Amino acid sequence: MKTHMGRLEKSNLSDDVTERLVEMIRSGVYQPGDRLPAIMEMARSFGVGHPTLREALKKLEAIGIVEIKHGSGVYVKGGQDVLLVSNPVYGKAISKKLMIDLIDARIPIEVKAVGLAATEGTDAQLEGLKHLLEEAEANMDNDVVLSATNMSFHREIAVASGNAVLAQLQEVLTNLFQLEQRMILGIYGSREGDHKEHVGILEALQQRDAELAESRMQSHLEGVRDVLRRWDPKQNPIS
Amino acid sequence: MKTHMGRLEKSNLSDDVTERLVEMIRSGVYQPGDRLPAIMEMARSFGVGHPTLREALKKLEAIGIVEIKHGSGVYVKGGQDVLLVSNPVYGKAISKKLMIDLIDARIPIEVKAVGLAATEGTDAQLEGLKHLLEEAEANMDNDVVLSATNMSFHREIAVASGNAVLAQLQEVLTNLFQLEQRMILGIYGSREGDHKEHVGILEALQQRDAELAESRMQSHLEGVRDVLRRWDPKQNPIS
DNA sequence: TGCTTCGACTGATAATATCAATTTAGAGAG
DNA sequence: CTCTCTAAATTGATATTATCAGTCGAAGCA
Repeated sequence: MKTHMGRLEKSNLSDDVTERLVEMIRSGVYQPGDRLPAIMEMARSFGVGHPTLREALKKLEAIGIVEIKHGSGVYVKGGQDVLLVSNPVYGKAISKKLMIDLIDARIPIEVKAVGLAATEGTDAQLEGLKHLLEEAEANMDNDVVLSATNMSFHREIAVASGNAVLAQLQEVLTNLFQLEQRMILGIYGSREGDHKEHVGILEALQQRDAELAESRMQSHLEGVRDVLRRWDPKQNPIS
Repeated sequence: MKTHMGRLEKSNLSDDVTERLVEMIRSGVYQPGDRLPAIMEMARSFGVGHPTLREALKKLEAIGIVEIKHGSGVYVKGGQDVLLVSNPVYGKAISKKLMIDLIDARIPIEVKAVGLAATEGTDAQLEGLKHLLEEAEANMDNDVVLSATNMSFHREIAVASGNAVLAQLQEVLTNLFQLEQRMILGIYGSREGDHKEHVGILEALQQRDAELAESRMQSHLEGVRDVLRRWDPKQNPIS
């Protein structure tokens, strides 16, 4: 075990630098969107070689905290107010069971969130949900926009719940396998049916009826679950 | 945009190598526990310099897929199925509302998980839960061990649910503000009361009664919520 | 047989040089 | 004056070489 000061718990220089950068971002020295000093400059000020500094940055990039742009600079991406981040490099094949597990996990979270949104959501938030549904309706033929809008609808409900943890869980779960979810729902789902259910959920929210909102969200997501169950990975493989 | 074959979607060599290594692990060329070839050897066979290879490995290390041991080698760790991680640069102060939000988010997740565990859990898994409760009972005076054991109890229930997403959500939520949760429950909670409730939950699981398990978990976590509500941040500040 | 030491293997770091991508500044034309 | 284009500066990316640091296994000794 190393006994040098500052190296007590870490086994190498690049991980030390990683930690120091994490602490600087955590403490607010750098904010999301900020550009870090140039790599050579940071290497000098940390007193390490630039390959060591690059290794540290690659670690931070791997978990989404920074973004390294060739010729431009290194930018802070993650924020101090985010509790969870989704793993950018999922290393196993995506199975049907995993997709089912995902929707099974989303159901209790989103049912809870919509019930809270019915009582806690502000009028402005409900108005925002209404705009999203209007946008969805105007883009029934545009798969990309429609899918993104529908995901925003779910996400904004969680925000309207007023529960910070639920909102962030929703954010992370929405981002997981986003393309895959879109593909499956695109093949097997019904856009109009989805939209009608979303409208029904919004109406329950507008009536401030938590039980009705929960019931409708449950039905909606169970419908999504049924769609996912119909996915044939052999016939429509992902990636 | 690069047009070289194999570089179409990636902007640099080290990220290419990262992807190739992930694919080798994903496809089973290397299994958890396997040792990868030496860094210099891999650099030669991938046709890159060794700092480039090291950058790729640092990325994989950052997300738990490999472990790099100085002087020993690089080992596959099995983190390739991690869906989400907690944010290392989270920097906001812990508030009472956040602790309440956290338990409010845990309730639907853990109620769902325990219901699934009642039907899906293996006998061996239920046996493991029983051992945990025995360990908890033997350590009622040891705050650290008791707290860790109780957290493992909750975590293993999520594992017994057979839902990979729920298990990982539980893992992450359990680890969030772990010390803080332990401190508050230590001041305001009842060890014996907690333990009795855990025993009741296990009995419901052993009876394979999903509804009873859910009901008991709900009551248990609402009790935890009540404890958290009694926390006075002014009188017992955290860190 | 168990412990210690040494050598080989492996990872870690730095320096230097060169290449690649982006940004900025200046000049020229309309 | 504004816009476009080009060149230079800045910044990131990679490779090579040399040296240092940690681990592991084998051999030797008690």
